[in-house]
Amino acid sequence: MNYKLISFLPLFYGCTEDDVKFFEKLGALEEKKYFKDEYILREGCMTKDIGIVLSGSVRVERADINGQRTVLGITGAGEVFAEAYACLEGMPMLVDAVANEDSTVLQLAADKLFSLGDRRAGSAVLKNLIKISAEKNVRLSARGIHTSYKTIRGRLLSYLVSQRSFSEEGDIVIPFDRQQLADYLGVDRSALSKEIGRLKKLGVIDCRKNIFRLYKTGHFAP
Amino acid sequence: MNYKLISFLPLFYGCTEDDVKFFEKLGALEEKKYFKDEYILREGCMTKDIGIVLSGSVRVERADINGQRTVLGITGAGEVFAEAYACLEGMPMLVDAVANEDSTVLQLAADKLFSLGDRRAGSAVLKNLIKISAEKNVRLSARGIHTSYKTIRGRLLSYLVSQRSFSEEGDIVIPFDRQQLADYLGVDRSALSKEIGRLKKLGVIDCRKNIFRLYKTGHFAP
DNA sequence: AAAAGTATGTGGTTATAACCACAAAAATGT
DNA sequence: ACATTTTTGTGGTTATAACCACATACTTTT
Repeated sequence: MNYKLISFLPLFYGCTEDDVKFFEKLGALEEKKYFKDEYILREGCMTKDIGIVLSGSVRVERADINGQRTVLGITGAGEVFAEAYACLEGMPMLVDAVANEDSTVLQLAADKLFSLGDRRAGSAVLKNLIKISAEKNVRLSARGIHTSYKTIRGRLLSYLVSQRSFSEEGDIVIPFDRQQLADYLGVDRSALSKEIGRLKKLGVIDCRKNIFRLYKTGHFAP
Repeated sequence: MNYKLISFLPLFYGCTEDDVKFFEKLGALEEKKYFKDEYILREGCMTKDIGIVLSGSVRVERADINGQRTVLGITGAGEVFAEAYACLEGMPMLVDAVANEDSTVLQLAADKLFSLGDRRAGSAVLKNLIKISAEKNVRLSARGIHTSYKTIRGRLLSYLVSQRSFSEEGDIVIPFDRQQLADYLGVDRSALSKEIGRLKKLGVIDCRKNIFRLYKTGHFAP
């Protein structure tokens, strides 16, 4: 186990290598390898382990009743998945976690973390976990806000406006291709492309690939 | 300040009255009263305070670009709001928090909580906060899953199925009236009523008021 | 018990987005 | 540089939900 690497992860911010070793001694840490497309966690199952991607990436997805799978997110190296389920005893997973490529995952047993005393390393991780969870929360809320608009136009513009703040001035670089953006906004890809075309023609936005620009016309609605 | 009451709140589970007093001494706790419809927090502003409803209730809502307000949730007595924003320095609120009725709110300064050492009371609150945050996370994810269906029927059935597990056997009592359910699912109320009518006629569901029943017909889609 | 207010169901119309199919463009591998 | 695959844009058609208006049922108030 690469203690140094682990001690530099966001979740272990404030921990030394020795702290990480301490967690391992407790049996709270376990490293596992997964092959591409191998299931890590399945919908309906319980987990007490917080997943931390050490290498590769993990896809969080879900199959609907017709077997249609939709990707809810990709967890990259250094990031964390399934932490909400791990922290809630008895809460079954609502999603699947699948290795998006050959990957290494570190599992941190949430129950062990919680039953830890008031050791420094423990509360450091707790604090980090809170921030990570809060971030996910805000991200989920934001998506809910965008998808609360009933039209593709409303959703898209709501999203673009929210992203503008990050890349102040001019270009908005979004982390999605068209299909991913459509999934994120909960709309059909081709319909989204069409709407983007219309908004371009109207002079409300411009875009090339995943780089958008918003022309503030003052009003928003159609 | 009613230390006893506070020590019994979910966020302070594991804390004694003295622990609460300790937090107060640190200047981490403040109690405030708000009149009905008074703003507690506004979209765009920063907060470092976790809000805890002591009495009354707090409405979390949002105004879209046209001024149209939508309620995202009601926080009742004992519950917590704005915790995600409070834990993320520099993150502006995406929503408003408004007193839904005359209310008392306890504010816990997240920065003070985080800069606390490894005192028992501190890590108890941290642990509680993690669970609360994880719960919100799962709830937000669940909503996202339901609204990922494109049709009212899909959304409604996805929601009802997810609620079935809680009230095993027969009746599903949902915590919404029609308008609230429509908002939750992101659809128009009257369209939702219509769809419920259709599903009743098809024998897929039955309902009276907010009590639903699902007849497992094996398939789901139209 | 009547009245006022709120919630719910239903019909009809229209806007909108899903869906399908395909062409064009871009990225990727060899 | 070519072939292959993936991504993106566009047209046309259809299903669906939003929207509006109103009647009915249910609550709450007085």
